[in-house]
Amino acid sequence: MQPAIRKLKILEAIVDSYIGTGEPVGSKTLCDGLDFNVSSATIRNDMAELAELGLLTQPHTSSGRVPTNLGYRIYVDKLMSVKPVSPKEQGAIRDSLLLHSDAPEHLLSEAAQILSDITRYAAAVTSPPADRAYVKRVKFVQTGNHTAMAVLITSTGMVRTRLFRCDFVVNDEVLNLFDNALNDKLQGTMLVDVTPAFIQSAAISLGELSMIVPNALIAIHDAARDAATTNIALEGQSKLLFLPEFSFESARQTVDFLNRTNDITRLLNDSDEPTRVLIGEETKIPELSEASLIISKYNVSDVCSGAIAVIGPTRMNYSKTIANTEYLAHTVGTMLSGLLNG
Amino acid sequence: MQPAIRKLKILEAIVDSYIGTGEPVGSKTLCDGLDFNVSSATIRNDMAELAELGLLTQPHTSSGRVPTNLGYRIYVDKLMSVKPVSPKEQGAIRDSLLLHSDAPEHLLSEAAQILSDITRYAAAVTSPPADRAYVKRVKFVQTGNHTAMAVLITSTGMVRTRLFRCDFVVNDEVLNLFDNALNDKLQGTMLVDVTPAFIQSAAISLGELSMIVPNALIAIHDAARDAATTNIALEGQSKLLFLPEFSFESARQTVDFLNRTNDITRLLNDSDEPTRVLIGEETKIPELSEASLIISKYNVSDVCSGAIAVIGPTRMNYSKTIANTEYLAHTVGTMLSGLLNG
DNA sequence: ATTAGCACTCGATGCACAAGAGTGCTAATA
DNA sequence: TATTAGCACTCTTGTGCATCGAGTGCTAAT
Repeated sequence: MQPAIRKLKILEAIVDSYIGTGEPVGSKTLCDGLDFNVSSATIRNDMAELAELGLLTQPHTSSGRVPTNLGYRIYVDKLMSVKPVSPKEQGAIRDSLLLHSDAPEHLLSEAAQILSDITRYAAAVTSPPADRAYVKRVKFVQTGNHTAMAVLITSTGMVRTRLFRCDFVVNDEVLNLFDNALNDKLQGTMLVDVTPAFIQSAAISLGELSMIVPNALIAIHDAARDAATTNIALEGQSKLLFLPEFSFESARQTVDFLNRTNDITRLLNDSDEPTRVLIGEETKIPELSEASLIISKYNVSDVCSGAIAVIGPTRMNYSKTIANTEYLAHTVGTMLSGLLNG
Repeated sequence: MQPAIRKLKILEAIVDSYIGTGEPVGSKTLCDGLDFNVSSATIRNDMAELAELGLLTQPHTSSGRVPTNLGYRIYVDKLMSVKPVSPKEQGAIRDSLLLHSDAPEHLLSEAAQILSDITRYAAAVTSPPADRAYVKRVKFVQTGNHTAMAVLITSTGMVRTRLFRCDFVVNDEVLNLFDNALNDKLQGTMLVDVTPAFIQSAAISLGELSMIVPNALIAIHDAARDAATTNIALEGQSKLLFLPEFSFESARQTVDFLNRTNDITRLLNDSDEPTRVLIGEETKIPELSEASLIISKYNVSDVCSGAIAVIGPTRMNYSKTIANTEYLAHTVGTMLSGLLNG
């Protein structure tokens, strides 16, 4: 066998072994596990070279080798093979998702739950961004003598509701009046344009009507803001605390970062690449320097939308996790497409 | 001073000091901090007696004393004084809550957020149980060509919505027909009675109509189940990971337990006592044996409803935390009463 | 290019020892 | 009887030191 090829095989074997056991792997152990016959001395020489290239390190001088993040990178890009999710697992995933396929939000949080359960790491799913969405329809529903619900339906098929309170006794007549007047103003308006200022100007042009139910305007504004905000569903954070590969410090830093909704959302929506694998410092986030992320984008009606991601340790089962994440992204995309446009 | 009284003062001083510093407190240190003059030897004798009574222990033979959970119990029940929340803080809390006082769910999750922020521990809030609630009204709102939203309004003023999909093109006429027929069946039915079997029988009695939109019935069922389920809002779990008083093991056990929604909900709704303080094993939950809970019930319209709680270490600032929790319970109760019955 | 052999490194483990904090006990005292 | 001073005792923490063993790097032979 070519020495160059052997070195790669050795790197692969080291990563595989280390991912499995968590123990630094030495030349002798490796020698036994390989399917070609070379002595441990040869392997030592090769490992020394791989270390020189920055693909391996030693925790200390007299211990086995451990992949560096660069080593993982080569492994992920060139060496490992992603084997598809088994049909049986595929079926289980689809079934679980179908049980929650009424509203997009439920589907997404269920997806995060499933992904976390099968990978045993933490999972996150972002909702599709709504920056191109506009107001399709606004409705009002009476819910009590003094309370009503604003319903906002977006062009993307999302529905947001908000309760509000009136100072006078609500009746369908007033709500209908308001409904008609407001739809004239709002239909077709981009969600991001439904600002307090916009609401203010709408109120003025509604004249007397707007004085009756100022809270309705606030409710609409809140609903629009809510619809325009990218949500994130997070599951299984506490699983990270039980992984032996995380030190206490890394685990809590990671969990703490995951709880910063804005930051993690931004990270996931950063790029439109179908699948990204970020290893350790590649995340550019100090708190995640011991963690790896697999981020897959899902497409709704062939347009790249939200992201579905797994957060785990750098010593992660990349092959299996990538397969699972990609499968879920694909399935969620398909289901959402049906849900929103059907 | 009476020796008996002095012993209690000493216990109080030890708890205060230990809560503040986290260091076991020795006779000498304590001697300086006391406002009455006795020698360290006397204090040693008293401490020995308190230890005999099971109120203090030593981490090891030659270190200072630390309160046992029983010691904390005496401290909480007899010694400490709960000083009310300052008017300034009260104002800040009310203002934050008012910003989210549209729907009960928002109010409750905001309350959890606030409580976690001011105590710097984890906080949880359960929604009022709905076991006595019945269906007040069901409505349907068209949201798309093939989609509609079921709206369920309960006797307690809660509103739940659920999207569903129809195989034919939706129009107001069908929805209205369905609406009228279904309200006849459902109005006044207890939420807990809206079972699949009940829905089934309703479907049959609706005849042909029910065949048109079977998904609507499922949506109603889901909405009712959702309304009947006690929700819990959880905030600041990851703060527990950074507390020096928790070992890694205790912290992750605690966080893991908090993520078991059913278990933590049951614990909070276990009793109707206005304020409970559970210290360590008093929770009867092994995973929480290093943690303490402050649980205050809030009343909606003078009826005991949900609970609002703080989860922290046994070495907790009980006085301040109890004050904060009780104030939030009171305020949330008042606001919710206005929201649901007004 | 590969291998056998060997000296070397370094963490882990166990042990001894000193320092320091804090106790428990005894005997004296108010 | 309650309090106190004094002192021996205990136990943790930290340090130094020798040993062990896994695994390496290097050299010389194949």
